[in-house]
This record gives sequence, structure tokens and C-alpha cells, in this order.
Amino acid sequence: MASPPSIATGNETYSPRQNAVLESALGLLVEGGERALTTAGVARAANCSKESLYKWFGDRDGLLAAMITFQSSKVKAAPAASGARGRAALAAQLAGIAVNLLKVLAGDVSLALNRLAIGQARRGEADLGLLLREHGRKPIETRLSALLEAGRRERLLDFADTREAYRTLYGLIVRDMHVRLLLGDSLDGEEPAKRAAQAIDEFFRLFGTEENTGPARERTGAGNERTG
Amino acid sequence: MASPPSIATGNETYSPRQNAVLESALGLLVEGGERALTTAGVARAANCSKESLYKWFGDRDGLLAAMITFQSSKVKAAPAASGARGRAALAAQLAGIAVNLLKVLAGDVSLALNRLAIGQARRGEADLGLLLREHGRKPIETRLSALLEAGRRERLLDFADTREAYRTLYGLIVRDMHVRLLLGDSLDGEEPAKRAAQAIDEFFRLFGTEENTGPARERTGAGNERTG
DNA sequence: AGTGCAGCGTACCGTACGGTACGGTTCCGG
DNA sequence: CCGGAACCGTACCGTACGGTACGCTGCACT
Repeated sequence: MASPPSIATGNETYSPRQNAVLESALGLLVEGGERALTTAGVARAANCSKESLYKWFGDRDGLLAAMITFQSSKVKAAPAASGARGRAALAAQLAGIAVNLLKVLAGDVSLALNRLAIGQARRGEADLGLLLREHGRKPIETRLSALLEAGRRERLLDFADTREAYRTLYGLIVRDMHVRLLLGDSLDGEEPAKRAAQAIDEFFRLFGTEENTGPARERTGAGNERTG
Repeated sequence: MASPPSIATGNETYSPRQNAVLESALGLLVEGGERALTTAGVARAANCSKESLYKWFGDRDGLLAAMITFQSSKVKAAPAASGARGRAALAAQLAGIAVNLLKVLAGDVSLALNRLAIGQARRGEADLGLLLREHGRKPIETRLSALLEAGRRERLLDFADTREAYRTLYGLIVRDMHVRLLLGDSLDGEEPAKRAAQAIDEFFRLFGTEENTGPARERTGAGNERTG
């Protein structure tokens, strides 16, 4: 509600030329961070004029917002939930989303964009952060929450508050990886698939129903086995 | 262009006058973000001259590094582990650290500093991020890990890899709160004590030994004597 | 062909910032 | 009382960046 009129709502789409420009800008951002993302630099990298940049995106902040919405629009590949039932199927679907989440969060572009939004966020005001949360986290939360509630309807999971359960699952999957990456740390040998499987397993141990937790007591149930 | 030898290792200490200046700089950063942290602005806010800033801290980056080490040196309040034994005592100690962690992470200065370091981190290079990880996370990890291993020695906990267990505990405590805060979100009604108690409870359900997991089954009690 | 529009490239402007230099003041040791 | 060191306040410099203006080219439409 507080968004000034110039802020993008994220629903807009851009011409192919503009997409190419945004792609160049993202590359520039990934490469050199925010301070490499000058209007002159973007114009040079994209072979366009600064005047066009300002015509298309208003000002520099508009360009940044457009970069976020553009990037998030590219990731919009949501496979429809399969109708499979049962604990194994649910675990597999959860693990799939978890792997996807981990890979997205660790991606160069995502990290650069998050750094950008975080870097310019202040006390109360955080225009880009809002955009990023809306476009980046909301979809994941929606998908995971839907899956969790489906699992609850099947009596495979037992939890009271969906949002709370989702957050715990998120914590188990991501832990401190995201912030560490944002701070410049490199994830040493963290295998996304392994991490995801372990997180899902732990989540089931916490929120699985008794009759379904039983057979999984021997921690190996979740398909993927830890090698260590 | 690589870091000049002036980069702080973190062990240095500053004169009272310099501490006051750093305090002013932190206030400025908290208030207006990185772009409010100009050398002229710091000098004005601290009633010192720019020349002194450059003499004391080398350049702007040196000032930023000094701010981080200074702030971390202030938080160095580590209560010695009490010798109490048993599951309840361990849980209480873990919860205490967890609450402390949550409060620190959500603090204005911590958030501002993390935003600063993240905002200027790039692909490989992340001078400030390294400093922040070294001074901010390492101590917490050390304390928590020591506690976890003590619990394992007492046969209260069962885990193979301490670092893995620590990370899972961290994920259960913090979840996505940190990144959300960094992005400008406000934690709605997340009560640190409540969150910490729940995380510790969940952690025990995952890694507590069988004989000790039993009594905790009634998940509401969980020994939060802190009435948070 | 003529006309208008979109866009490229470049030049330009104002400002803000990092960093340096300098004069004036306070304080301390001798 | 003297000399110097530390330091404040301010002025100054060069540069870089956001934003604007302008001239030119190519294309679409009639």
C-alpha cells in the first residue's frame, strides 16, 4: 500500500529488447556487484542508450525493480503436483521442491539480487526487499504449504499451524546456508539433494503422524541414503 | 587494489575517542544505511575531522572494518557454562544461548552491519563478510557446539557430526527470520523465548537419546522457566 | 519518396563523495 | 614560556555517477 506509484507491481512484462537489456544488467550485477551497476555501464553492456533506459524504467531504482521482476519471471516453472499418494510420494515431492529451493538460493543471480536488495534496505523502508520477498519467497511458501496441507489431509503429517510448519521445514532445509552465501562464504561440499533428503527426513520425524513415523524410525526411509 | 595491509585482523583496540567515533558511525549506519555513512557525515556526527578519520582508520573500508570489530568486541559477554547436569539444565542453557542469538540477530546494529557486509560482498571477494562471520558467528558456534558435545558426553544427545548438529539447531532456531529481517521485513510477533524453547524442544526430539526423549513428549511444558 | 518514431551514441550538467591540505586551537612535556 | 603533537573545522580537488539534451541512423507506414 505504501508503494509509490512508480514502483513495479511485478505483473508487467517487457519487450524482447528490454529483456535483453535486463539480462545484461543482471550479468553486470552478478559480475561486479551493485557498484558495477551504473546506468552508463548497463547502457554500454547492452548496447543501448542511457536515454532509452530512463524511458523504459524511469530511473535507476525502476531498473533495479525491473531486474527483480524479470528474473523472478524466468524462474516461474512450477510443475503441477502429481496426484500420487502416500508418504514416499509426499517426501519425494517435498524433496524435489527443497532441492529446487537450495539451487535457486545458491544461484549467482539470486545471490546478487538478494545482496542488492539487502544492501539498500534500511530500518523501515525496503522497497526492493518487499519485491524480492513477494516474488522469490511467496511462491515457494505457497507450493510447500499446499503440499504440507495435502499431507495433513492424508493423515501423513500432523501440525497445527501451516505457516509454522513451513517455517520449520524451511529452517531444516536452508539452515544458515543462505546468509553464509550472502556474506561471501562458499558452500564447501553441501550437496543439495543430500541436504534436502535429510531435511525432509528430519521434518517427518518431527511432524509425521505416529503410524507413519513408525516405519521411518530407521532413519533410512526417505529414499536417499546418507553416505557418511 | 587488493586489501592493503591496513585491514584489521580484529584484535586491535581503539582509544576512547576512537570508540566514540565508531559509536557515532554505527548510529549513522543504523539510521540511514550505507549511503548515509559518508566520511563527512561521520566526521560531522562525531565532531571530529575527516583528517583524523583517515589517520585512525586508513580509509573508508578501514573504518567499516573497525566498526565491525568494535561492535563485536562489545557483545563479548559470554557467561561461563554452569556445571549443572541433566536434560533440563542442558535445555535451559541451550535455550539461553538461542534467545541471545535471536536477540542479537534481530538487533538494529547487527542488521545494519550485516546489510553493509552483504551489500558490498561480491562473487569471490568479501572482506567484510569474512570479518563478520569470524566475529559474529564463530563465537556462537563455539559455544553451542561445546554445549552439544557436553550433552553427548552425558548421553543426553546422540549425533555423529557436531557441525552438522549445530547447523540443524541453528536452522531450527533462526529459520528464515534473519534473511527476512535483512530484507526489511518485520518479525510480526515472534517471541524470542518462545521460539527458542520450541527450537530446543524440536532439537531434542531429533537428537535426544531415546530414554531422554520420552519425558519431553508433552511438548508444551518443555521447561521454559523464563516465562517469555 | 516522405514522414515520424524508436533508439543509439555521445556530450553535457550538477552533485556528492572519497581523500588531501591547511590554518587555528588545545594540551602536554620540558 | 616554548615547541610540538594531536586534533578540529573547513576549504579544496578530482572523479564518478545519475539524469538530461541533442544529433544521427534505420525502420515502418502511407
